[in-house]
Amino acid sequence: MEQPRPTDTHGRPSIVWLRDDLRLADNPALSAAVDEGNPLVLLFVLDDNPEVVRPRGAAGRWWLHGSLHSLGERVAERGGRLILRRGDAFVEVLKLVEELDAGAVFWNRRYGAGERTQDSAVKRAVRDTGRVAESFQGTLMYEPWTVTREDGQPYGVYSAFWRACAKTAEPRDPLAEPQKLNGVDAELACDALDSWELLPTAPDWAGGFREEWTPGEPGAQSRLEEFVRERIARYSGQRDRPGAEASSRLSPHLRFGEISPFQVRAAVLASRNGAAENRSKFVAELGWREFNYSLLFFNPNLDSENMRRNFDGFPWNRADSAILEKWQHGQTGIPLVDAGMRQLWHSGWMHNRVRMVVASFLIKNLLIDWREGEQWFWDTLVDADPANNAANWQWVAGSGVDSAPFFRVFNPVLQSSKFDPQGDYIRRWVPELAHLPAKQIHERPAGGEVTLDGAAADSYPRPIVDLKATRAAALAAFDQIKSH
DNA sequence: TTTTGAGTTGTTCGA
DNA sequence: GTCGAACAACTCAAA
Repeated sequence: MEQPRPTDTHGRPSIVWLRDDLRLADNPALSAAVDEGNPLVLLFVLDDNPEVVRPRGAAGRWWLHGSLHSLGERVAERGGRLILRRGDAFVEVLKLVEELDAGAVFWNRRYGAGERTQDSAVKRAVRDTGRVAESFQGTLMYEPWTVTREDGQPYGVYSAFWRACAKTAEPRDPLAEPQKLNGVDAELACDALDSWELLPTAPDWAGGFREEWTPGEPGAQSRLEEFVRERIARYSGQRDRPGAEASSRLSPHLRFGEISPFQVRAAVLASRNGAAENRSKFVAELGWREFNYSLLFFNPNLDSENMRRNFDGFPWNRADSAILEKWQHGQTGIPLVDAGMRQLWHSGWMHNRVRMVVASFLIKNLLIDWREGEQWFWDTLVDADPANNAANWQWVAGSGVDSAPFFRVFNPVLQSSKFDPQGDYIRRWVPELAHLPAKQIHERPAGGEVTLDGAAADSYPRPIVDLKATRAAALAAFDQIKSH
């Protein structure tokens, strides 16, 4: 990677090309540019080419708007320039290099196949003009090619991967945030953020999002501080309780790189709050993100191709849009499933435990192809992430790399009484059932039966499937594709 | 190369 | 209510 430095970068502007790293603190590409001492420009390009980056869903576009808005203010406060452009990122980066006669371009690495192709092409093209192009490690603590088995093959199970990570060099300490940015003094075209139309207008469905989230680096920092201060001490015990507010809610901030895993890890490990088990458990969750990115790196079509190819012959139910829509809109008649789907629709986020339950219900009770669910999550989750979303859906489906999936058919009613025993979560998201006592809230009577619940409960649908029968059907379907 | 132990997150049934 | 066993067979990692 070492290359002779052109001697004439002195005084020439540097470009920091931002992508999934919309932050100033612990941003190695930005720090490298600041250390050069030359004037600089931060550039973000909205590249809609699906060959390069999977186009963001509606929730992701909403977040991106807020994140860029926040970043623009912070950059300006420090004397810097954030330039927004739309188009082919390869073209736009090279164009800006020419406009500025920049001496160097810096960025933090991406790990998707299309992204890597584009980044390599940019690196080559910039270097071909005799300029500096350098990439940095800012998004993952363990880059996929650095954690492999002895024989160079990627790990296929999480625990072995995470053990191997622990044996490599410890992740670095976070880098300080540059207090001053020496922005170039030049006329530069810059798109108006509003012109990208990332926000919903008619209708504006983002009210629940605004209540819940503050996109941008300061919002990320305060979530982390709050988590370390108030939640980490009971993380292990409470993380599976959707009604307990024990999650960090850092996922969208990590997704957009408003905070780095290095920062999160360091803050969590520095905490002396509660037992160490909580901290290692949480850092291991960051490990899942690393593992999922490793899967994506070695399986570029993670969101569309079964990792276990015997699943290609799985007898999915043919797409029944009416049934799928009932799942999407939280009208399945299974209280915990509907609570989760409504939380997702309203706030762009769903508790991890409930994600597994609703996914299992779609795949194993409705026998609908996991890609349908993956796509819905992609569109509606503010943290929709190309590695995490696809890998987790494949995990639930059993088409992913982990083994022994045959018995993993969640019973959503049992999950409900186990993890939301008082029904707090259901009451919050399914108001039709809010008046019911805990004993009756987890399961609704099947159709036709007389209920004692009064009028309010009647607006809530009957279960759209029989859980016992559909479970048996799923196990029979999995039998069909068993490898021999 | 062969062998051995293990594999995020579960459910049901019967005692 | 709680507990242990059964639920299959296979793949993965590492010795």
